[in-house]
Amino acid sequence: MVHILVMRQSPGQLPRGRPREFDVDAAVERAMDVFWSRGYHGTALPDLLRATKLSRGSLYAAFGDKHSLFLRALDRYIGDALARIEFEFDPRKDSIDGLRAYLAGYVERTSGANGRRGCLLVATAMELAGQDAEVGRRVTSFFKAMEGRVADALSRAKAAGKLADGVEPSSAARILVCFVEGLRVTGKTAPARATSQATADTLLDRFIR
Amino acid sequence: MVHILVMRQSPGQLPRGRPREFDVDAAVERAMDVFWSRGYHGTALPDLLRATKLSRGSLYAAFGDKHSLFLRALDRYIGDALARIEFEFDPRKDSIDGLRAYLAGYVERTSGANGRRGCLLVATAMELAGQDAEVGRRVTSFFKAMEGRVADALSRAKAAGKLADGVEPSSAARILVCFVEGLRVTGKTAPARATSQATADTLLDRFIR
DNA sequence: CTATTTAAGGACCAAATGGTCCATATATTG
DNA sequence: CAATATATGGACCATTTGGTCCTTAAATAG
Repeated sequence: MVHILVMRQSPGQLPRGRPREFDVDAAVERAMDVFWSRGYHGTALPDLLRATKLSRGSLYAAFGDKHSLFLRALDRYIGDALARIEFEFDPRKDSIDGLRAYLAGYVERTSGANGRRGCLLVATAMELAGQDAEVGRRVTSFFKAMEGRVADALSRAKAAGKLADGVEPSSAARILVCFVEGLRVTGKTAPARATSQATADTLLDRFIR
Repeated sequence: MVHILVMRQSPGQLPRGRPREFDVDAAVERAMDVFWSRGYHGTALPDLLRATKLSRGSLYAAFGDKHSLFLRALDRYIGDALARIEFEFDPRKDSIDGLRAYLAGYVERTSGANGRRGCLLVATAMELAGQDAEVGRRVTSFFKAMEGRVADALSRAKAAGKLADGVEPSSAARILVCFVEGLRVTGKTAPARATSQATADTLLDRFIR
């Protein structure tokens, strides 16, 4: 198991020799889709080769091994999720609107066929976080980051007098994070969107004034 | 792939021939532990043989194949969980006490080392529920049963005038189920018990008078 | 154009996978 | 005790696993 350090040349300085023909990011995205629907152990090399349209040689040269490719896919998934959160909780927007958008997004992603598709992060947390330190660190830091953003939004809401009496941003944030991750789990049974949306609304209404 | 129908003789009527030397239920329990910590795809036959102390022949004769054994293990896990819920929500006990016990149990099982151990049902839901119909049915029916029990307890609490204004048992039950399943996910990061307990308390306090 | 450097793709590999089968041991019934 | 029925455990198997390597193709720099 040899790990190859791929250090891309500084921009402007082209690498010598034949340049790579495929788009690395696109390959990572394809791989992410496969891991997403089959899990880490459930994904075999041929699955990845088919999805990325790469040969074994190219895949191993570019990514090292299955585990490294998985980590890249996971990082991409996490990056996308964090970017979305960053957008939803943009401090220039109303914090309650942000919370509503955040919950609505989860409702959308965890109901019907979307729900059945599941979540790479949650699936990975359950499958590997306990045994794989590199995965464990990513999972921990993701939840921490998410909780932080939610807590920030709640703090702003509180400062604006929009929270119900006695609601503390930090513990309410933990509740909301647990709730949305729970949606990802129960979402595997493909619940109706209207039901999930009503449930989320009911929860949020307990926290806002 | 041959499925063998194992129909135990009615008690008193012993089966002919050499009786089984190992305890089937104990073997299922051992297998459950392995699937619990490694997942379905992550568990190899030798892992199961080691844990159950059976030879391949005995294991296949008794259980058919890996998948059938997994289903038995999952059914046992679900049975244990339902029995616990049945106990906690015993209608002869105070419904609020029942809800507190229910949440406290999840807090206990999802914090520290227990949390890192994870949950066979949630892991299975994420790994297989979408692809494996037999698993999917079990997952769906489990969540439905749990939600029902929680809703019943909330209904009794409401009838006793113990719920906060405007709290509807059915949607509050969905919230609590999502919350505890979310705890199972975030529990993979081994959070401190005190924190999780405080979070659960905060949530419940929003629903009771 | 030439030399260099790298990508590409497939042949190849050892190990592990889930699963079958058979010879043997042994507890039961009559 | 004899006959029967079944558990046991290991040998065995085809397939698949993740991973390596080598030949060939091709784009670059000089």
